[in-house]
Amino acid sequence: MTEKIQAIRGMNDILADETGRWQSLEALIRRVLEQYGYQEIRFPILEKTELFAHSIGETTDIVSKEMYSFVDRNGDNLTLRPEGTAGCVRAGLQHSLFQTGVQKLWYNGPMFRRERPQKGRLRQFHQTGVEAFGLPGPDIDAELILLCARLWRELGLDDITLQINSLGSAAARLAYRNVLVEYFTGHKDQLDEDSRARLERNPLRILDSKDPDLQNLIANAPAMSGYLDPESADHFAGLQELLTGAGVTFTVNPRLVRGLDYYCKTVFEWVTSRLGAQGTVCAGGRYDGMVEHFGGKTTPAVGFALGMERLLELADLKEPLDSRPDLYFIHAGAGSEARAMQLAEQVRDAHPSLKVILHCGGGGMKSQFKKADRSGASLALILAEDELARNTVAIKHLRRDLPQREVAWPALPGALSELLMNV
RNA sequence: GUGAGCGUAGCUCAGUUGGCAGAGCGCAGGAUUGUGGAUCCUGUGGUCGUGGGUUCGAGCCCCAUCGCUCACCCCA
Repeated sequence: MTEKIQAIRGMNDILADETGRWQSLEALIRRVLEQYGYQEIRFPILEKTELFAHSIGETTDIVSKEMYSFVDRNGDNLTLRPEGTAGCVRAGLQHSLFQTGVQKLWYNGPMFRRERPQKGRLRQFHQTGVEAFGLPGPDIDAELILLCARLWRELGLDDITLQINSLGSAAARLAYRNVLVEYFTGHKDQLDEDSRARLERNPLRILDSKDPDLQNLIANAPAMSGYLDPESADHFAGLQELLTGAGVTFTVNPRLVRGLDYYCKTVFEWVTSRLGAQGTVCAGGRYDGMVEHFGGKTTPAVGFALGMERLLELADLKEPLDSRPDLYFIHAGAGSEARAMQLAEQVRDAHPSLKVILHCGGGGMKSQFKKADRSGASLALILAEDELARNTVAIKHLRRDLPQREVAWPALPGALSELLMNV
C-alpha cells in the first residue's frame, strides 16, 4: 500500500468545523486591541536566523534546539519564526517606526518550534502578540496587563491568575547572576543534570525548575528583589501600585524568570490550572535593550503574547452568528438548472447578506430535499417542470409550519424580503 | 532528545482461552415516479498502522518499525 500522505508532526489542520471558533476569538481580540488604540502589523514568517539568535539568546532552548532553520539557495541561514517580537522589532527598525514616537502594535499568526507535541503545545501554533515601543514607565506595563484582564473578562475566563516579577536592569541582572552561580555552585551536589548544565549557560533558569528535589534549595536561594537597581525597584513598585489601583489581583513570584534572554525589569505571566502541564496562556515583559541592540536608538519596549490554541481550549466560544444557509435552491427537469442559477444570482444581488446554496450534483427531488434539510437552511426554493412552465418558483418553509407559496420570477427577491422580515 | 499509554470501517468503538472481522453513527438508495425531518428495509464500507516471527491457524502472543496521545524538558 502506498503510504497515506500526512501532515508534519505537530502541525495540525484547522478544519471547517473549528474555524468558526477561531474567527470569533480573533474578532474579539481584535476588537479589544482596537479599543486600546493598538494597530495591526504584519511581517514575514521567515527571517534570517541571526535575528532570532541575537534577540532570544544563543543559549536559550528555543534557539539552541527548537528552531526550524535551513540554508537558502544563496547560502543565507533562514528560520521559521519561533516568536513574534524579534520580527516586529526588525520591521519597526527597517521602516524607522521608532523615530516617530510611540508605537502600539499587534500581530497574529503562526509560530514554529520544533518540540515534542503535547497538550497545548504544537510545532506550528498561533500567537497574538502586542508590543508597545517608546514608553519607559510602568503605566504602559499596567495598560497591557489591564488589556489582558479585559480579554479574560470578555471571554468569561475567571480562573486565570497573574504572576509578576522584575528582573532589573541588565547590570543588576548580571550581578544577581553571579550571586546565584556562587550559591548553586556551593550546592552543586544537590543539582540535577539539567540544572548543572544551566549553571554555566543560564543560571536564572534553575529557579524555574519543577524538580521536587530542588524546591527546597530554590526556595532558599537569594531572591532577585534584593539585587534590584533603584530604578527598576521604583518601576516595579509603580507597577504594583497601578495594578492595585485598577483592582487587578496578582502574585509577585520572585522565581518567575521567563525563557527568553531579552527581558528586563517587568515580566509577567497569566496562568491557569485547567490546561494540564502547559498552563501559561499569556506571557510577556519589558525588553528595553533590544531596539538599541539591533542598531536603533535607545527605545523602551514592552510586550506579551497570547497562546491562541490554549485560549481556545479554555474559552467557551460560540460559532459566530449562524453558519447555516438561508436558502437551498432545488431544481429538477430539463432547463431548470440554468434558470435556477440565474434566479439564485438575482437573489444574491438583491440580498447580499443571505447565504444561498444552489443545489449542485443532480439527483432526484427527494434527495435534494434531504440535502436541503441537512444543510440547515430555513427556506427551500423549488424550480421543477411545473414551476418552469408557469414561470414561478415555489418557496417552502423547512423550519416552520407555514404553507408553501409560489411566486413569479421577478417577484422572488421581493417575496424573500417579506418572508425574512417576518422571521 | 527521554518515558509511558494507545493504533480495528469516514467517525465513536466492540471483538471471549488464538478458530469465518462486527455494531452504532454517517453516506447512498428504496418503502412514497414533485417534497425533507420520525420509522422501516437495502446497500456502501477494512491489507485489523506497517514489516517480520511463533502457530495447523494471529485483530489477539513475541520482536522491530512508524504514527498518535500524555508526561519530562521547555514554552504561548
